[in-house]
Amino acid sequence: MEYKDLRVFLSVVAAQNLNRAGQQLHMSASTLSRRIARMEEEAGALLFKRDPGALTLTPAGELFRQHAEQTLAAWESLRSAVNADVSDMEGSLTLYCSVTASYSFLADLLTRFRERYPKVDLRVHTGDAAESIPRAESGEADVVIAARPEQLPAGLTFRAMASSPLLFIAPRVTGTVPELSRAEIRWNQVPMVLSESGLARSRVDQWFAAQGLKPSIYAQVSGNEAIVSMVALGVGVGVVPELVLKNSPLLGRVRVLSVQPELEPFAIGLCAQTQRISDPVLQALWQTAVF
Amino acid sequence: MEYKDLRVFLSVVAAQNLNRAGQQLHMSASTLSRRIARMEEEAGALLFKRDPGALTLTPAGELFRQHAEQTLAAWESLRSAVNADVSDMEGSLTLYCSVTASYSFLADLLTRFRERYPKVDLRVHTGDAAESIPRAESGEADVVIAARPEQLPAGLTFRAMASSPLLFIAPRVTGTVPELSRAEIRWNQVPMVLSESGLARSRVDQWFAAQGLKPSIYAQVSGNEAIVSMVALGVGVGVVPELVLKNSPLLGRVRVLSVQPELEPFAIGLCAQTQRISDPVLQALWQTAVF
DNA sequence: ACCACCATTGCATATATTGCAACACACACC
DNA sequence: GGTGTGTGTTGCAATATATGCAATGGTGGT
Repeated sequence: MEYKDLRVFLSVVAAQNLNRAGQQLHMSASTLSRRIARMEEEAGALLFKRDPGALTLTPAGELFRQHAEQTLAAWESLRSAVNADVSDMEGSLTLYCSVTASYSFLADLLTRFRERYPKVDLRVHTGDAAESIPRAESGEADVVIAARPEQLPAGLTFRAMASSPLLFIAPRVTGTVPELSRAEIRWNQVPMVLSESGLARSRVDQWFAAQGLKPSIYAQVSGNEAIVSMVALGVGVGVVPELVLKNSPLLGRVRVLSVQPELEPFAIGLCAQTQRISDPVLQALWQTAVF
Repeated sequence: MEYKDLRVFLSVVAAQNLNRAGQQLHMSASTLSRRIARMEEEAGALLFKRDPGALTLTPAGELFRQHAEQTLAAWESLRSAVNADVSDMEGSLTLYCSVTASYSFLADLLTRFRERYPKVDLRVHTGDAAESIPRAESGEADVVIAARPEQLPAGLTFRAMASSPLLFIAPRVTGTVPELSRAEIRWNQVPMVLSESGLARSRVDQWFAAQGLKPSIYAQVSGNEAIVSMVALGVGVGVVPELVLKNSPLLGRVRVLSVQPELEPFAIGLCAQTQRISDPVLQALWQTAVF
């Protein structure tokens, strides 16, 4: 039994559903299923009733919930006490991330960080994902949430938190992009909507180059969210991380194309200047992200 | 942070020394060192002062100790409550193990089992290690602590708890076995003291056979402890599990020979009839051994 | 100065965890 | 009834993690 299990358990209790809980936790449902099975074996009793439609707690599960809450509270309290001298740090921390990353990671991260270090002055900036790494490099931001670039610039350190596949998306309404109706798609004939720059763009360029093709670019835009919008309008095919798609209100208006070979997934995580990691405030955030 | 870490921590606190703690826990000192390092990182503070001679708790470590004790107590309490209907089981359990295994494993196992299921009538028999598997097979014992045989008899299930190397031992006083003084030992000239039967015996027979040699047997005895005694007397070379040697009062009278190839280590664990494992009392012991 | 003991760390290996995909089941809707 | 979508579970291969061994550096004792 580990503390992460306790958090997982509480998330599942709240979500009453493995898939929803899995999305919040960035884990697959199968992982959750097996973690719960293991907890039940260790506890010696079933914790959930598998009613169709919702997971509800058994009496034993209710006791376990109390145990989990108390133990985690005690643990947080211990951490605070032990780091008392640190927990009233009064530094400031400037964090930059894309709008989309803010939906998936920021809330979680900042909530825990705020609990632990309430006096740190947090400054959060959101913007284009492509800006993340440069802002870390220049020092404009102390830390950024970003996808790991293929070549991490010297002097920067990266710590993964999750990964997200890079997907080809097309308008859900068929026919607006005629080339897609062919059995063998001629990719150099497909109008593409791509970022002007950034990791996703270079991965796409590599993908085309590997097949000896040149993409036919219909539009170059800034920001993954704009790509989803334009694809939903029917002008062409775009490439975005799954993370962006999942959070987009236009999710229903596009469909995912399965292509071969698949693009390498994004690794999402924290990135900061190596020399600054020893800074107590940054250390604190680093720890918060890991445990 | 996992619950096993908490137990490890408390053991180290009690032992004030990684090697001693490691022997009790059947783990290497390096493992303990790294586990503690990880705990300290997660807690955000050093838990032990590395004074030469003894590991002592820092103030943070003292707080952590309280947290560990409380959490483990709460966990045991939860397990008891959840298994309330089971915890006043009134069955009986007959356990057989070798004298040596009783030193290393039995105390630990029975202490925890007794805490959890105080009403179970425990009957413990100790004797020759070679008897263990037959007693499980015949049903004379519900469960045995034994080394895993090469061919586990059908109908028996084994669960590993630890492993112990199989060692060649000779009298510490050199000269009593002349052959050992030669640069290249002619093993068929070495007087051996071996078990009459059992796993250790068959492993030794295999070892000789693999080199096309026949052992020169000085004495066949029953019980590993007797082997240590006879070797200490100077009559020849014996083969015993490290576990036996570590617990022997004659440890100082013998020395370990390094031989090539090494004998395959013993896997020590619980063994019972597969069909009986569903028995609640046996289930309970099984769980106790694992977590 | 040497030896014994201790904690720590690099490295190769063994173990455990994870995600994917396939499955089995239940329910709702046509 | 069939079919479609949702659920939780499980086999399997890839990966991440933990472990033991052996070597290192440091500290006392003799």
